[in-house]
Amino acid sequence: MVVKKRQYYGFNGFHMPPVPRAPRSARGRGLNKMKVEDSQICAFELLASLAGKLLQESESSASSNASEANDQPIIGGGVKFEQDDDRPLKAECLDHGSCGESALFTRFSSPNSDQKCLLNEFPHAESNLFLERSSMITNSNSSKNGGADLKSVICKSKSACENIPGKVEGSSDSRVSCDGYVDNGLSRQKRCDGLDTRGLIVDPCSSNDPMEMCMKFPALINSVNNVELPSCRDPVPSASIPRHRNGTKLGIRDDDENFTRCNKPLTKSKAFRPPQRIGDRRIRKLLTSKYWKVAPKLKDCEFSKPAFLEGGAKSHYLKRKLCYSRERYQLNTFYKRRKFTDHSVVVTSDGGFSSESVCNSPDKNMTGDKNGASIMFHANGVSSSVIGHQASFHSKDSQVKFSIKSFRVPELLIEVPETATVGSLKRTVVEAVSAILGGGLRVGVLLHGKKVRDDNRTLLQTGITSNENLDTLGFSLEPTPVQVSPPLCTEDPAALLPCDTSQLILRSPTTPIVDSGVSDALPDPPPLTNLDTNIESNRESVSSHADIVTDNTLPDSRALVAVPPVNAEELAMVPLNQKSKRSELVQRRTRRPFSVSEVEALVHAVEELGTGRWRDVKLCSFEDADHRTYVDLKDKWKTLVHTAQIAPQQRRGEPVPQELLDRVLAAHAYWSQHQAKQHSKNQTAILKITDAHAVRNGVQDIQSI
DNA sequence: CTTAGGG
DNA sequence: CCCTAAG
Repeated sequence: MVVKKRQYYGFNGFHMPPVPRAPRSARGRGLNKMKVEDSQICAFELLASLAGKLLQESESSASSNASEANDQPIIGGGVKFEQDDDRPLKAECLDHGSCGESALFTRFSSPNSDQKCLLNEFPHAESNLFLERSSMITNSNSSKNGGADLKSVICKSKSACENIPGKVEGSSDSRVSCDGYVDNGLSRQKRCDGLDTRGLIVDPCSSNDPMEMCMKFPALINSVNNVELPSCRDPVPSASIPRHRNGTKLGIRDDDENFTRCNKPLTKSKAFRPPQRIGDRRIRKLLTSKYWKVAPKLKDCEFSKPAFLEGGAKSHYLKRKLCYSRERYQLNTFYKRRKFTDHSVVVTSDGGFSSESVCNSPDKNMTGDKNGASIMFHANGVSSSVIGHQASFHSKDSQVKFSIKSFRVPELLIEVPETATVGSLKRTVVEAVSAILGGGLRVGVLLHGKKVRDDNRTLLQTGITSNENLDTLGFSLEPTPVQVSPPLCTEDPAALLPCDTSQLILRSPTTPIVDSGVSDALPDPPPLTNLDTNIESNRESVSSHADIVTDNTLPDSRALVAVPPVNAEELAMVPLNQKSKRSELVQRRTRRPFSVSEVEALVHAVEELGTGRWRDVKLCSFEDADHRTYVDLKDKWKTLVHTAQIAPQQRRGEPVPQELLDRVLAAHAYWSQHQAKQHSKNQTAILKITDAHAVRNGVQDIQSI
């Protein structure tokens, strides 16, 4: 804990290493996808040197077993990395099979940081992957400066292996180096290029571009933050979820739209829809349950905007099934992936996912199959907390500055047959990760521990600009697929804590399958199936998408990574299934009262479509409101009708304009008679209803009709 | 998967 | 909102 503090505070005093600044300006790159070559190289060099030391340390420590992690390299004087090794792994490990987690992000504070908003950008998520028998993969992240005034690179990759009886754990620490820029003192940008040796992260949407992931605030300033990811320390019980140490870099965009864009393509495609709801639900439940317990009130973040806001919502019929809900499609994605994979691969987001579900999934009986090895891939829910932001209140345009301290990535489970090749494993992992981190990331905003759902509200309206609120502001990164998942992050109190860590863990308890450095991105060598080989290869860093992007970096990264072999036995000991039970609990979705605008949209839709066609209503007016299912709409209508029938004094919640209630009654009366038999075709009917409203005698008029 | 209702 | 029976 102490260490942490040091990190936190240390940053302020941190001086950027006198590293030559990259020629390019960081700013320019910001939004563009740029490859960080120069700077990276520098970074890598640094990393390499560090890596060498680290490796030595880690190796030596590795032999000693668990506590390796204690080394905390200090870089740049002020920056330190920590590892948590000692955590109470047992329970966690047993349950989740993952343990250590610590990721550190270096934080750079600029002199001006006080007044600047700190924004962390995590272009890439890093994760540590643990592979059975050995494989620890460490990632090294290197950061670069795109040409920043200050450049510091801190990379530390450390691998620690903890052996727990009956379990195998591998922990690796990855450090991410980041470059911090100070821009005129006003803005800072930090660029982190993470090279994951492990392979994670690919954000289809982000297209590997670190910059893409960056959060952009209007007019704003990005500041570099240090993110510290102390693993395991989560105060929250939910933390029990095993985490592995990883550094995760996440890019966050505040811009919902951007997000949407990324996601949309996927969501819209019909292909993804299929998997179904059942799975969806199930997963959702599982996921939620776990996290929800901790922080029930927090929920998913939703960025989608209700179609009605946009104005015309119709004509979606064609899309229907295709578009349905994002959640769905995402899940679907997972399932699909599963099918596509040679062997079955199951990926779940969120720690809540139980291994059972995965294993037992009807699709495959992989579970007990001896031939199949299962690998658990954990990505902790990504969550972040915002710290040290300051807001200016001056004008409307005032900017609010945010500092994001940490992220957690949701837990993922991946199952693959023992016979799977390394290459396939890599692919699987990548797919799994990309499925979640890729296009499916969503960012949630938490204020006072509660999720801010209304994306349409301004920061000012939401109160995010006030200092007090800023202190309680948090962000969550969640997989889009399951709506529930988001909550995970947010739910978890830990999320708000600065210490959150993100980790991705890949572990295969039973099978010796190994990854040979799970780098698939690499020009990849033929898949290795041999364990021995694998072990050897494990040392290699796993490549991440980033790697793919920047191939040159690989060599360096490899050097950095040291992966202590894990005993096969230990690995074997970990039962995947054990986890499963815990996730039984289902958490309720957070309550999200309908806004007047939503009610209006609903009323309008029902007027046109009638009751009994909730799916159409959903598609028509709430297609983009993923959190509103047709069932929700139906229920809301039910309550609206009730509300309209009771005395205003008895109504609760945000008052619904009487005008709308009148329309509700009118539509309800109308459709009750017509049973929506004639459906929307009766434009006339609609018109009549509408007219009736206008008259204000709605119900009666309609009835008279 | 959707609907329709009860809880 | 959740859960579920029906379709």
